Amino acid sequence: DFEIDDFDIVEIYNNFVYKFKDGIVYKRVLKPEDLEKRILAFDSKSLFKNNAKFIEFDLVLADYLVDPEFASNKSTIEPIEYILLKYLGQKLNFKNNEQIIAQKLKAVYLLKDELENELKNLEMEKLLKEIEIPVSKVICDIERNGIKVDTDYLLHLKKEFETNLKEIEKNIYELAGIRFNINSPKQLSDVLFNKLKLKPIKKTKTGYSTDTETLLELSKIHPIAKKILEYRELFKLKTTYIDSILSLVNPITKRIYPQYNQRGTSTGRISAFNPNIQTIPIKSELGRKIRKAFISDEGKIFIKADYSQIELRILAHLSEDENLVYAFLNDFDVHMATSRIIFQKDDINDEERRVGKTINFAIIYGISPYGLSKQLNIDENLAKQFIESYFNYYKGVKMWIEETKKFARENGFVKTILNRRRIIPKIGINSQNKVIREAWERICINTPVQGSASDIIKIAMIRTNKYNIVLQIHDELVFEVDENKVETCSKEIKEIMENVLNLKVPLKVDVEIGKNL
DNA sequence: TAGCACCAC
DNA sequence: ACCCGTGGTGCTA
Repeated sequence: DFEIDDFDIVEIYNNFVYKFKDGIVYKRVLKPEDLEKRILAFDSKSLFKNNAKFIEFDLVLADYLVDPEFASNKSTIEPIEYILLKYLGQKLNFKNNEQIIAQKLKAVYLLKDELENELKNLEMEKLLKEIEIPVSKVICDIERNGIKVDTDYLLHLKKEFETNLKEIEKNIYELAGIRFNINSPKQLSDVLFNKLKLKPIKKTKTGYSTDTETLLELSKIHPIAKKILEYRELFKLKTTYIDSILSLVNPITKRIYPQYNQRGTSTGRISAFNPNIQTIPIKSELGRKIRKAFISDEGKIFIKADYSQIELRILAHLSEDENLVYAFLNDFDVHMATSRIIFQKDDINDEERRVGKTINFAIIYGISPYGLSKQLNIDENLAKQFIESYFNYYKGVKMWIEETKKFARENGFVKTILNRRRIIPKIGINSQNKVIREAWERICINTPVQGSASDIIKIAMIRTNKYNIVLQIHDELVFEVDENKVETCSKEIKEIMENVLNLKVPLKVDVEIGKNL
């Protein structure tokens, strides 16, 4: 028998508690009082899942803050494998659970001081203790909550989609004069460009592209293109959303339990999987039908709270651009404002506003005339003019972009409002190769903006956790609350979210209420 | 497993 | 033809 003391290195698994001390791993049955201690973890989420309350250190998150580039979605490697290799030059020796636990605990023992010092030097200790570890607890709660699915409705939708798909499929075969696998880009391109002799528009590595842009262009010439677009949309929605969600519904609770990866991105955003709840359709009419399948429990109701224009507000804050700051201080329609500058007139129609909106987003992504011209389907020279007009008006934004790139070239990293950082390899940002260099430049610009937005939503998550969060979709939180408390809750949530940080422009949160998403 | 395609913010 | 940022997922070959 042994005690768990404050600041012990601990793991909990299958109702056993493990502790690393003096080179030895101790194991015994978990006791309730173990959960009251302030402990050090390899991965706090696993401990929070086992009801630990106070976690003082998390090796995986500490490593993520020091260098967020390892997004585990990009590799099949587990954090333990990655950390052993990166810091200790070791391979994961044994693969049974107990041995892995032992290696995790030992890694904490060996690396904690080093990483804590590193975080101190980078002024990121607070980010770990006050943001990431608490967020880990919030994520744990969100994953436990899950979200209810109306399976009857979804099954009905599935039938409807399948009927439509069959019909469209038949149509396509008739128009093509042959049966083939529409889901195979290879076979499709053979039908379009050989059999039907349509003109290819662009190439991929392996042949001619059949993407949406191409098919949109081809629909001017041949009716099959439009049918294929319809087929694609329906098929995508059915397989990725309806089928997969149905397969993930817990038959007892009628809920799905999406998981979140706290080190899933290089910017600080959280990613989601099983299913990727952050990509539930919303833009198309059919997509919105799928949203309706997510319902609140009896007696409960959803509160959706999303930050309005958060990334542009952050750009205003970071750049201190006079005109952009002014726009947000006065709650202007900022896409409209940009359109007026681009088109040099007051009266802006919907199409022109769309152009302004695209340009505003393009700035955040690190703009290039080429990219903008493709996005807007306009001449590259015109795109160039638009960008010049933009920067001529938003001079502070232009200056901030230049300064940020310079900072990265000299320091080898960029940072967010909360001092989250992303390493920018000097060899990349200073590369002779224009494509490589400009790609890193775009990352330099996008990361502080996207990353600061994630800083803000993370504070919001921590402060609103008591309201029963069921989803996090980057700049949006969805809560499931008692119907009779909806008014006070939504007021409080909005208040909390709008005041997580005091920026040079106000944060604005839009709140919606509903029985489905 | 890579490549394509496409959903979201 | 080319990357305008961050992801996850389903399909084919």
